[in-house]
Amino acid sequence: MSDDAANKARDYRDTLFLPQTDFPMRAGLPKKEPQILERWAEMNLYRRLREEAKDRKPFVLHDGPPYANGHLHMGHALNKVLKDIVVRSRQMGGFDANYVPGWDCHGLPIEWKVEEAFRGQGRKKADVPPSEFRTACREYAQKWVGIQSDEFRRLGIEGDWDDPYTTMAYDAEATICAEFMKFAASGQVYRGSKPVMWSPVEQTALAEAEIEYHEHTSTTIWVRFGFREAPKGLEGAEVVIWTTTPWTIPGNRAVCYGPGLSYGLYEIQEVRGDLDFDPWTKPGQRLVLADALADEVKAAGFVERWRRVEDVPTAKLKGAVLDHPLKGFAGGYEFAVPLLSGDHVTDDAGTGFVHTAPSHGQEDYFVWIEHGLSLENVPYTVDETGAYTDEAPGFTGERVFVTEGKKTGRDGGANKAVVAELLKRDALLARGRLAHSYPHSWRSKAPVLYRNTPQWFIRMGRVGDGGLRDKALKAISETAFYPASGQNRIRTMVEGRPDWLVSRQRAWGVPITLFVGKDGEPLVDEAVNRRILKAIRERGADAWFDTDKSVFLGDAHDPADYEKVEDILDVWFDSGSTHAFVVENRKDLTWPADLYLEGSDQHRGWFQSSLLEACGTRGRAPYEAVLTHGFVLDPQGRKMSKSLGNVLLPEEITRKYGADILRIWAASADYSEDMRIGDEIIGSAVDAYRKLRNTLRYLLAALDGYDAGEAVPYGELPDLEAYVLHRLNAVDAEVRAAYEAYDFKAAWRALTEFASQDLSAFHFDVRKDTLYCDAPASKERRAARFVMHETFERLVRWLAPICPFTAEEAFLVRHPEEAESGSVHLQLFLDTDENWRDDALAARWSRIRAVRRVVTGALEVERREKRIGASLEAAVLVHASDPETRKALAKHDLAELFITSGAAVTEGTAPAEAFRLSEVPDVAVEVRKAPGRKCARCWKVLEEVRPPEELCARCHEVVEA
RNA sequence: GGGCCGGUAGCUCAGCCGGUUAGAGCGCACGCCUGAUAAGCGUGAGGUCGGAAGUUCGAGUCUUCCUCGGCCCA
Repeated sequence: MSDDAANKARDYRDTLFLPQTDFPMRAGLPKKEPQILERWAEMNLYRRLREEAKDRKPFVLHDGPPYANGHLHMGHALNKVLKDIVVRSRQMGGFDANYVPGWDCHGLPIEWKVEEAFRGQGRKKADVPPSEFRTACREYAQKWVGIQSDEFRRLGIEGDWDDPYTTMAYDAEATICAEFMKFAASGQVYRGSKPVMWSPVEQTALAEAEIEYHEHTSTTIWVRFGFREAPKGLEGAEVVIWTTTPWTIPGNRAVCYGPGLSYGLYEIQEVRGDLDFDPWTKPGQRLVLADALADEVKAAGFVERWRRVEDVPTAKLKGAVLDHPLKGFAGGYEFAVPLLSGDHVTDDAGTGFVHTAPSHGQEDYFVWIEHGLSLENVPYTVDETGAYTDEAPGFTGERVFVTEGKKTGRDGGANKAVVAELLKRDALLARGRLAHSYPHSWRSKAPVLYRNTPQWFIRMGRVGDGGLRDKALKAISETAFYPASGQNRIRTMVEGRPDWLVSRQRAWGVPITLFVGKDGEPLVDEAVNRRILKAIRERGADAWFDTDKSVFLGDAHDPADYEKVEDILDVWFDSGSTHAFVVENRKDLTWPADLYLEGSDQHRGWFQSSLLEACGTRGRAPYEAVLTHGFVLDPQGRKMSKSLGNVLLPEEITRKYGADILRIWAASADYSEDMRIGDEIIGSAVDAYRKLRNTLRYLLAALDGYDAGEAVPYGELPDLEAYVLHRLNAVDAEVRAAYEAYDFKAAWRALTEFASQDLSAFHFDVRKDTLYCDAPASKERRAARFVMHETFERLVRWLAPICPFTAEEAFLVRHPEEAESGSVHLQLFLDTDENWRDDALAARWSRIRAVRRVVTGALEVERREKRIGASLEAAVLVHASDPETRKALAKHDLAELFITSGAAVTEGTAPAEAFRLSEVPDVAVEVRKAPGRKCARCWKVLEEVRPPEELCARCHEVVEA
């Protein structure tokens, strides 16, 4: 038997102090996380968090309510995870960060679903009593609140899940009414009118989302408008408009021209004679048209020859007034029709002049308002069935569309009647037909129309008048935005937005609890309001609809004098009031909230509705700061959609990988932009998780049996341990600052880079020898363990907001005494001794680590050449020409740091073949085989190792002891 | 069409007030170790910084235009 064989026979493995832990390398998160959740529920972690923090300064992140409809998608998950990271990091940072989740429960999508359900039972909405319908909506919303609640909790979101808020709670509904009453009482509410998309078949207003576009063939007409008083040079000329909706002509109140277009005056010289009918155009007619469209009009009007008389500058059109083409008919069209400038007028199609009926089009309406014209002059020309009212004199009763029977959706008599009358009055230039995309109701599939209806508005005011708009703009300037660009974005929107249209003709929502007097003004009476609110608080919104108005009006008002408003509030007003019924009303929260955190679409949504609501009632924003995040996209940066088949659900990720993985994804990406997610990206999160988990595992294993008595005073620590404490101090500052600034990816980066570079690849690697081989009582080993202990306690806390499950698991393995009722989430971030900071020490160590990189590079060359395998087979000679470097290297056991069996430093000139790295110019390294024999216990190659024991002096001593 | 935002290695991100050969982590390739082992360590290959023009001695960094993508509007 050779000596080598004898060596192998002697195994010193059980004389080593190897790391040991129950913390498994493989997490099994999909199984483990639900168990941890169960434990948190059993110990009532949420309550414990509140009790623990009851004397601390509150930090209120107010939850923007998701809509209680459908399973969670990735956007929900991202949003709630970000919120949870904020809440947990603030709680651990020393605040009482109470989080109350909530849901938005009213509104159209739920109505649709419930309607659908009734239809499934063969019942039309009209046949269902309103209170039964609302009850069904309530039950539907409640069902989804429960489902989403479970789904959110599975993601590890901590909060008051036992007592969340909903916008449909009776108390919430009452507060929402009360908030609206404040607007009414302060004169900020008015009844105006506005064209809305209306389905004459279903006799209801439609939201944008209820509209689909289909091809529809419309009758088109070119109509001539004469001047009431012609501008100079335009005597006898007429302005020509083109429209696809002749029935809107009785509603015409203006004609718009494009301020940037070029117009000309055209005189017809000859009409076509080759036709078997007489064109309506006549020689001698003088028409004003956009030059770009003149040829089209010429063809449409069968004009053979005309001449362009002259330019018509828009300055000449400005302020001009036309006659209505039906002037003189039925005595109803005698009013002036102004020519208005409108940016929406283009020369793509038509004539360059746009017939403007403020009752029947959004743009028409806005142009009218922008020119400061009164809504009193805007007629209600059609009723809810699409039939002309007597505000369309001469046409009363004619319908725009057929609303019943086989021909539903076809043209009613309105177009025909109008065309006939125009023709009779010689106001038509031509007519035609056009197949084009036209809005239809997605329920009845019948065409819809724009119809002027009375609506309630909250007045914004104009910039500078001290109204709601000014208050909101001031509040915006006093709010912090993350990222800062959000401030600009919402400011632009608030500056330009129209008055807030708050009424809806719907069933499922909070009623507009107003009585309107004969003067059209809402009644403001505290006593009446108290009765209304009491009823709603007790019986919900139904109370408003179910109760006779005399009950609310009491003795002071005659019910005959008041109209009860049957509209409901825009759901944005509901959610805009959450700050009132949640943040302000709940005793466990404080107003204003410290933070609102939502997707960037909420600049127009919740951030704004909350802002306007609070500014209108309290004069300031309901939040101190606003944080926005982007949208979740697929790996190619496209939005997720069913049709693209690229939808990835949070549930799939928690099922396959675990919530901590999803949370890592959310924390490590830049939420200020849109975020991509897919297999590869999740794979990165999984890899990062594994690395970090193993670092934690190594710490737990190395700290097996660690006792606080092993601690070594700072002054007696080896330089390496002092350096690690310095790094702890630095990383602690970095991580805390990052959390504070809501920069989670910076926190994550600091944390993972520290774990992987400073710990795993450096401190652990260097200290393995000490840990495994030194006597347990040795100061170096105790120092290493002490520092690892300090490291673990910090690392696990820094990690807790991002990976609450894994942090908890590791914490409990380390602290079995907490197994009963403890939690890492009840801990605070640990204060880190400022004395640990030592910049001079850190500077020395960055030199040392640079030298170490040269050494590992040199060892790699030897490995390539097959001269060594393990680094312990080598001894290195470091040539350092810079005295500072030599100074940094002095006093250190360099072999230990390089994990070689020998190391020496010299200032002598290095031979040419010595290894160098360009980025470390003053250092060169020579590698030799370490002389001596391999210690059978610590595997160092040393000359002191001798048979038969085959141990080095240190190991001999430890084994003997 | 308008407002706002963004496009840096395969992926996720750094890159301060413009200043030497653009960095990190992960992944990948190769190697070592086998006493963190479905782990650990090391080495290496990857980028004309979306494109073009301009300002400047000098631009990933400033300006303009274009392009692609996102959100919100029209």
